[in-house]
Amino acid sequence: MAYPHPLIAKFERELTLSVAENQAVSAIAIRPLKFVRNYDLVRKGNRSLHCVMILAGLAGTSKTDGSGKRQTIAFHMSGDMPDLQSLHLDVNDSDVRAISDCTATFIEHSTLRSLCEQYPRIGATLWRDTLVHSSIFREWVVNVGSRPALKRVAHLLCETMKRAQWLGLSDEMTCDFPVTQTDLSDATGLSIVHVNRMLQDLRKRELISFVHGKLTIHNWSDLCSLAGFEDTYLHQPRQSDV
Amino acid sequence: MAYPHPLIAKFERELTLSVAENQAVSAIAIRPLKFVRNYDLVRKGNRSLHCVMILAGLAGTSKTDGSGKRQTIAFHMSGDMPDLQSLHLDVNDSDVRAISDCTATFIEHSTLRSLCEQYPRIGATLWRDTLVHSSIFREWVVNVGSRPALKRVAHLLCETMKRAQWLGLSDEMTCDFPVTQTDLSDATGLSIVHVNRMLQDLRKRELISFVHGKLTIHNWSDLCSLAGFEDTYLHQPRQSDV
DNA sequence: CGCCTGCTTGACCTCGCTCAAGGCCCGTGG
DNA sequence: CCACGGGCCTTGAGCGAGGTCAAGCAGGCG
Repeated sequence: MAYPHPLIAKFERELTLSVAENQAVSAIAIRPLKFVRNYDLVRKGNRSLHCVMILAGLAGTSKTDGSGKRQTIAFHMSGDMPDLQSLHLDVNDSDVRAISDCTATFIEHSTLRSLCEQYPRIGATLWRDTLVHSSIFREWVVNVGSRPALKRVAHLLCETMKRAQWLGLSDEMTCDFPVTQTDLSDATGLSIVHVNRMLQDLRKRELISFVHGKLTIHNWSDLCSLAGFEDTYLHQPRQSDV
Repeated sequence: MAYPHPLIAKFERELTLSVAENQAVSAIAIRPLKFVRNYDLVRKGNRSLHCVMILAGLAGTSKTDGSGKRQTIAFHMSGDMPDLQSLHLDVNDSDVRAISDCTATFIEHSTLRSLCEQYPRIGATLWRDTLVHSSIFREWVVNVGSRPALKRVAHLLCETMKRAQWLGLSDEMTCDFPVTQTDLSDATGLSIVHVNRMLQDLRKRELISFVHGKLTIHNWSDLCSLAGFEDTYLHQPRQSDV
């Protein structure tokens, strides 16, 4: 593989692996697979025998109601494991869909389970990972439940940038965010038309640029205060803690 | 204690404990404490050294923005552990508040951690518990993000009843739900006035009664189909699986 | 070239919010 | 005992944020 082992990279963001842990994780074979946009990596109602790990591109967890209206619940960037919960929940409660063309890999439940048993620190790190995502869901409830449209869009962009930075996927205040306005509409619970107007508003205020799936934030602190964005819920260790 | 050990009850809903596991859990002393309505059991920004377990009454996880607007993110009934995530997340990202007068107990992180280490099945069960709550958060994003007011309220009531039943806190289709309309407003992202009108609507349709914190659902299947409620996201094992 | 997808704009409408007031119940104090 | 006050629920009236509908435009691709 050209790139370093993605699981090692994931764990090393949180802790320093022992030699034994490193070996055990490295032994997990990663077969990158390509998926076209809109492909369903995980389907609601199915039972999984493996977890997905995103290696490149953007994926999203969503649910669709009877009328076809889709609500996106989370975005997943490279390094994320969108359905890690399937390790302990028998049936999938949401879909995971490739929002852009994606590269991903599947890791067997059995592999992850024995890793957790043998190396408790790794188990704790994976548990923690699901808890961080849980915290992000909580913030999304707040976002769609109580913020007006402009703040709602702004908040989503702040979160995206902060997560991309944390994962080493940003260049200063620019990162990939290959979503259409329809995707943003699904994620914010706003209509497409209104998302469009909110983005224009943010551009007019010279807070962001957003073209061809590239997001740039021109004035981080102003955007944060507009959005009411505070990053504690992302639970990213401070630099000093690492 | 008059009642059976609440942790034993919690675990036994998911699995059959071995003698050793049972002894280890039983050894954990439960000191019930009383809290008046509106008391903050957990405060955002603090670091916890213990987890809360609700023994009686209703609690809620919520976040409050600068302007004082509160968004409730979850309700917790007796047997729930609202801040189990604090076991692996250093700083609290939300408040946990007594919504009615409550009885609760605190369990030291260290106690839970050593339990998880020594008895992996217990660790897995606790992990699973956090994942089920995570799934409920996902559904709440859908609820506040994409359901119109009437469905939104109806869905919340369906969820409440189903969870109460699962926890053995219901009598047929009646259960305690000691919330004010203001609390429902915080949970649904609707105004108090509109919650009031939606409740009246549901009562007029003879789907529910809801007085003095007692909820009765008169027509379960009609309320479910009105709400678009499907219970898979609650991940309650089928009777046959138990 | 023509089509399809995604972005943009304008006009209109509605669901749910805000503001305001009144009623009921209960706890507290005179 | 009654008076008062404070939650909480209820109702009405008006308004506005955001949805819906409709149309045009631009870019990419077969």
